[in-house]
Amino acid sequence: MKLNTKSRYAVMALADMAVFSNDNAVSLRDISLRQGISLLYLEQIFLRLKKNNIVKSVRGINGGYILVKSPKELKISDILLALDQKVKTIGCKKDSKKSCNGKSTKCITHNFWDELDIHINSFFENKKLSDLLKSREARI
Amino acid sequence: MKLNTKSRYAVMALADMAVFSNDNAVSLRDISLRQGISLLYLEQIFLRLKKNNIVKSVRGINGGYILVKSPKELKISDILLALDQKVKTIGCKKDSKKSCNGKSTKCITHNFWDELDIHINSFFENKKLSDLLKSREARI
DNA sequence: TCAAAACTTGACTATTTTAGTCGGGTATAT
DNA sequence: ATATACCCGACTAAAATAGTCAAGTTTTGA
Repeated sequence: MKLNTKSRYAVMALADMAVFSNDNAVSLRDISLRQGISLLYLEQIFLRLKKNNIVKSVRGINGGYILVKSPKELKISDILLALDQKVKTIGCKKDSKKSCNGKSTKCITHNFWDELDIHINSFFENKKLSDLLKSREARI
Repeated sequence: MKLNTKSRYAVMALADMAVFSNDNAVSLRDISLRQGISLLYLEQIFLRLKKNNIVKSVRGINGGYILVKSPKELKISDILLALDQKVKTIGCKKDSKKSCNGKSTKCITHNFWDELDIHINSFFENKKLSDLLKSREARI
């Protein structure tokens, strides 16, 4: 059970932007160098972040990306959502004959998986990008 | 981010045993039929559960498996551990030059992933197999 | 004006993981 | 004996992951 690199890199890259942007656009090239993430891969990730209105782009020389919301307002769950990374543990098929109706013996564990999903997703819901930076400063 | 079927099936199968065993060994065949999990796959899963002392086996006709601990004492984290399913979100390489020393700009998000791991693992640490059955009874 | 920097986008691919299956065992109750 | 059930290593098809590649378009500074 692990997060994929797309999601991890997205969070890392956005945290990087929050730290290093001074109201300027941040180029993917810079993020790539600082965070050690492939530029081509970052492009793919930022395409989705842009489509989901997490960042906006500035083209041309001195261009780059800008956070749409402030780090204080940007929930981690928004980032994961942009990369299709909702947590989903369960496999009960809705269409099967023996489907999950709350009584079937098949679903002894159903509620448990639901609780797990909620437990994890609430973590991401309650964390803002700015929360990550705080713990960074505390460490330096 | 999702749990694999091995872990899910293991929890389902053990919950099934807790419900349907009456101090008898429960055969994989029965679990397979009740839970709709491939018998061959269950064998593979129970091999590991046995090696990790979660269940013990009874061979021969009328044989099957028996829970080593009572459902009240069996933590979900024990089950996942038996199937190598510790949650691990992070990718900071220990051996890299730019490694994570708590200062590097590379690791802005390091603490965050640690927190996430703890958040999820504590959920599994605090849940017992018997907790799953309770919510089942409440539902019926 | 024109070249370089930077974003845009779809398609492609190698590797790894997942989710099983297969085959050939061994033990034991009846 | 023989059917039932556990035992165990090896194998594999399919999906997901983690990228790369190619071929652009846009903007701006010199």
